[in-house]
Amino acid sequence: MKKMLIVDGNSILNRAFYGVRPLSTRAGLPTQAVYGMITILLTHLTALHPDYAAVAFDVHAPTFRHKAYDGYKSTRKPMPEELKVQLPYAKQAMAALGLSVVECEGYEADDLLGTLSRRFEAVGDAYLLTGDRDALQLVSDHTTVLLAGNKETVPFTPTVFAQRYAGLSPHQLIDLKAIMGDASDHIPGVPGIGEKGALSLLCTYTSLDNLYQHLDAPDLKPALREKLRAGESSARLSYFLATIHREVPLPNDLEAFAYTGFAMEKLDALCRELEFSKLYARLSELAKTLFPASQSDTGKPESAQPAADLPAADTLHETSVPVLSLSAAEFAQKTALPCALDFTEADETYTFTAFDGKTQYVATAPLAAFTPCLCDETHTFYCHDSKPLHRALYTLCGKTFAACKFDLTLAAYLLHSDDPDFSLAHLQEVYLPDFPILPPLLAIFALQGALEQALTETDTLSLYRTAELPLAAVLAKMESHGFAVDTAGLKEFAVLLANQAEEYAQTVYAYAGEEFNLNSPKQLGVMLFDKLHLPGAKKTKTGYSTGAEILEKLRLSYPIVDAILQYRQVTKLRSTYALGLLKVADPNGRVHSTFHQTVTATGRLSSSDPNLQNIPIRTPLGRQMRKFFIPKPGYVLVDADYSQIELRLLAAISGDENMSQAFAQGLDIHTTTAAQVFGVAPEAVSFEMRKYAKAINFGLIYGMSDFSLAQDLGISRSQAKAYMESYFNTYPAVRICMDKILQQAREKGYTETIFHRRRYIPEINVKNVMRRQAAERIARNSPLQGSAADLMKLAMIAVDKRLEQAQLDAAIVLQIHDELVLEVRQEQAQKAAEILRTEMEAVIAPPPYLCAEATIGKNLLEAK
DNA sequence: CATCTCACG
DNA sequence: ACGTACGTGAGATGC
Repeated sequence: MKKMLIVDGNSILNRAFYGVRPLSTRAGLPTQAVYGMITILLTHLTALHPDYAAVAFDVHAPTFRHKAYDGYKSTRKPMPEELKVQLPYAKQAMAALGLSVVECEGYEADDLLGTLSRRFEAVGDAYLLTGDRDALQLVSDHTTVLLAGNKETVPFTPTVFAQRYAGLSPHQLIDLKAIMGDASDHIPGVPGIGEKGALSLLCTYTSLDNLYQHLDAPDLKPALREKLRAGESSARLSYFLATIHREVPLPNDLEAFAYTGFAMEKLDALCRELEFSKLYARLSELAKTLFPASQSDTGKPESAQPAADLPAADTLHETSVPVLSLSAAEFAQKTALPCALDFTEADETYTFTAFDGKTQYVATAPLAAFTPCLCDETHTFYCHDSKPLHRALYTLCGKTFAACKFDLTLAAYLLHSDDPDFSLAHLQEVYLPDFPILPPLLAIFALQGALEQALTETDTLSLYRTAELPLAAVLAKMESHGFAVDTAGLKEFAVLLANQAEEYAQTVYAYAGEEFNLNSPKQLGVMLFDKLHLPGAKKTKTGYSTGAEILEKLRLSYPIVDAILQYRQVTKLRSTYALGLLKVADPNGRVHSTFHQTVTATGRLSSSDPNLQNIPIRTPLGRQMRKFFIPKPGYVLVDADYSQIELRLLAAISGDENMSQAFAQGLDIHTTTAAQVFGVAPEAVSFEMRKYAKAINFGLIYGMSDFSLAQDLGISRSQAKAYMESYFNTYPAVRICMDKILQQAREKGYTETIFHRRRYIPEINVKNVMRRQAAERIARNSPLQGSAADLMKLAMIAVDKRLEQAQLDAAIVLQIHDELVLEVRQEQAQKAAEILRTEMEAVIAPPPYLCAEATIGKNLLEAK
């Protein structure tokens, strides 16, 4: 099947302009957009190997849309000057890369994409590269839209489209936009109908035309019918504007678009002019792999020699890797050697590609056909990101992806936890800078060796093998399992909260004397501090600060402030939790959070969609939320949390005998601390004294200053300083330990956990005092927070394993940093609770003296 | 898309 | 003179 790559030049250039850091020639000509655009094209040219390629640009003249409608894009922002000057170079660059540049007066790039793809569908598959979602209306069996986002490009096939736009066909996007409008494109739509209304109408009536033919339908609400009537002409016009025109008069000679590779002389000239010397080296290297036949020109290209110790590096440059298409069973046999593994999924059908250093194997079949090799521990697969595959397999058949022996994202995370980008392309840039851009599979193969080497050099290979790699499988199980919520209860609670919110809002308006948008901090600030002249106003960049910290001080004196805070509480509970959970619950009433393993700088997990690590607990009303987290029928929840794990680690790491003793003897650490700091017997410690000791213990973990301790306790700064001095005299090794941590951070540039997880602290030696102090707090905190995270990860792996060995009907369903929650068959609750507690405590031999407590309940509130 | 606010450990 | 605790994610507003 022939392939054609068709690029929306303006859209991609625009993405590149805003997505790449500013770059310019010595003479001051901005170049980043051209640079970025070339990079983006390289990625897709290597991945796609198109037979035909074209790039379309807008022509700056009134289009047929302007002629039809005066308001069309009339107020759209003009192109910034720095971008405008790069436009001619972008066209040159595209031509030099071998793409045909297409323009047609009176039409936008979109329309050219639509026309070219419509024509090409008769011949083969068209791939439309653009950053504009509008192009999604062109998706079909033979047209894939490669939608370029800020971070990644998502290929929209009909299947992917169906997943993202449940129930809509690509063509219906036009109908949708015709009804709801699009402010950014100045498409008016039907006034008064938004996204929700438009979707529900399309759900019933399928298209705009059909909708207007059935305007008399009895189930249409009268108000809605009126809006539609009034907005009909606007809707019809919007339909016209939103439709991509697919009959642009373009020359019909397909061979004019044949893709023949780079024009090296042109690239050379362009790269010289724009000072892209490094990029040119990459281009000429890449030309050899991509177009081995047409290597005739320009003497000797500079050769980028890959590092000698990389695995099979020379094979990666071989111009043609043999590709074998196989059945799933043959695939399993051929992949006995260690292989890089990559996969795509569409329509429940998986395409796996493996590369063993010599040959590339491809097989397409339902996932189940691949389980024999994926779940075979004797196989060795290297993956870019293994958790999704772990999860898909576990969801399908309850098995784990035992053949997964390496995960690039996890390795790269251990090497540099503060990097937000673990994409294959980025990993290649960082860890294989001298390589040409490789296709994904080859990149995986090459990166595996480079990353394993780096793990060895940084002494983190063991943490990688014992914690991160096996944890991915445990997290996948948790995600797949999900957590049951009481959807009926949540709905009821949401209504209750809505009623309360309305009451509080009315109270606020009554005190204020007028209505305003209570959700807008800006309007609220003006109301409180300008109109009502409340004291204590504090400015932020954009207005007054109306945070809880400020309002809390006014609460007792001003009833309006109390009502505002109450309003905030109930609306937060309603939208973030009650409605938020209902939105993501599956048909069985379970929510499947994603547990991210490569997000935090310290080594902790994070949770999203929904975030299950911030379920309310601190206030009585918020706590009620926990009642709706329930086990399935016949099961119970078992919950266990570590007591004071970070302080226990501090005691162990510092080796402070006094603090260690307290923990070894099972004493209450805050009371014990208070007794020693204030020089009284433990029985004589007052509530106030314990509170102070607790604040210092906590503050210590955060690297507190005397100022913040004073603020927290509402005492003077000198007073706070005195307490801290007395504290450090009680636990002298703690002070020494903290100084040592800082010293190491200054010398080496990073801190380490007990298992050698690193966190780099680049600002530890900067001149700016504020920033340096912030870096120092990070340095003090990270070993503690990170070591606790290490231990919890090991505990999760151990707990998961023991539950399985004991053949209990039990599963981990949630982790909240120092807490684990299981869902367990009721009769086995005691056994599971015992396993949970003992495995958590035994995860490391003392010291530290770990302590965990387990409880059993019918919901998350009871289980704590 | 940035900002503010607020939920958790 | 200044401005401060560590680590996250989500919803709402408004440029």
